[in-house]
Amino acid sequence: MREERFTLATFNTNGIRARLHIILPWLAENNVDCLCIQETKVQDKDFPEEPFREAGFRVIYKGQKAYNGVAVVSPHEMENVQFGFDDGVDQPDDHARLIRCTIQGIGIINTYVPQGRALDHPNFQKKLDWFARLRELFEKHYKKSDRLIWCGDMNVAPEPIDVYAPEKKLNHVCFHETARKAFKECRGWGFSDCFRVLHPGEPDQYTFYDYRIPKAVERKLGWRIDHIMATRLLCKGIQDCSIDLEPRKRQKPSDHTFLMADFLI
DNA sequence: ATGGTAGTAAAACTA
Repeated sequence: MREERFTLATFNTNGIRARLHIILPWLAENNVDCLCIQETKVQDKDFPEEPFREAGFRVIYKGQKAYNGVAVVSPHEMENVQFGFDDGVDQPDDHARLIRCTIQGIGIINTYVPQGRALDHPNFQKKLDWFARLRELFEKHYKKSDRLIWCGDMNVAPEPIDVYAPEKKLNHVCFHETARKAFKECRGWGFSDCFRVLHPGEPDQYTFYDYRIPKAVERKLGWRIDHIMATRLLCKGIQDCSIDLEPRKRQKPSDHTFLMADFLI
């Protein structure tokens, strides 16, 4: 019997056109079945589709001018491609933040969750609402027994261990208890955090380091806000989940990293 | 306690 594997990665590019020099070599070296991308920052008519096609990948995407934007890259056929929540209250940016598809029978949900800006800004309530809408989407379109992966930039550090100096981040939109609670209730539908399944209690494991902090990686001043969540059936077969700092080491570095997971399916 | 950098796209705005 052949051992079936599925490997997935997620990466917030902060401008996909400025990160092709990182993404394309990385794809050539890492045989992923799926790469989920956030913050492409490009409208659809300007999306750099050709470089991916020429490298042997298919790509689906939805973006906005200058902001937001999500994409999925895969060597496989992608089916059931959908954007946004389709819950009657979608705004244009919802379509540029939520992209779904099916790859090899596995449901993929790639999200760029609103950051929130400030606790007293309308965008923070939007962030909380977003997690509630996501849970409704899970309930409406999927079963807990499905092979399902929800990944992306969630803009939430789930626990104190997931951010440096957590005692100073209590009023930060990515660590405030209401944001953590909203995220927790959303993933409570039926998802496990793949990284913590394999690395429980391991400190200083971050997926994001602010550009503006000098030597942030060396000083361990980061956040674990990018996540790969999987339903029970997939989680049972998880082999590996790790953070690849490669994008931080380049000449034009990125503020986020590649987060990868490997499943037996 | 403020600002530090980066991308987009053409002056701020977001993160």
